[in-house]
Amino acid sequence: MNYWLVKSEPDTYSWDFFVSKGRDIWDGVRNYQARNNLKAMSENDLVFFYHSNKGMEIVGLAKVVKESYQDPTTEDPRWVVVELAPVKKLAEPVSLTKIKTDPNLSDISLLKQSRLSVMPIKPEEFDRIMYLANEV
DNA sequence: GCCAACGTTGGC
DNA sequence: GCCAACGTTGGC
Repeated sequence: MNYWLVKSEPDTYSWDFFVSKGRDIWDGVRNYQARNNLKAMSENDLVFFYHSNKGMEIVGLAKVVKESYQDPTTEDPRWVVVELAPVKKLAEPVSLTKIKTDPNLSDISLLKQSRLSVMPIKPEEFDRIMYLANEV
């Protein structure tokens, strides 16, 4: 079991919209590092859903329901998608500010590589974020 | 709206 | 293969 975090701008694709769809294809990734992370996802891996720009907080938990395959929105064979489904909205969203001030999360990719849109989360970071979200 | 970080492109 | 120019992301 691996853990991940994906970013989305709530003005473009919010958590609530994702929930209303029930399950969706995660497309549009055009960055090699993010693409490699998509390829490394396995079914049932858990994925934090982060709102960038507006909100700037982790709002929900999703899971991988289908592993990576060719991105149907492009002919370019370099790009892939996965399919995700919502698991639950976090009891308490975990803000970027809170993550920044938590010494247990000082090494998280969200802070280290601020522009990456799909990133791995370590098990201990996953547990810590769930704790901060009142999900323990 | 600004700017830092960083990825991509293209000239040499 | 280097690097300047440029575009994009995302926090502030």
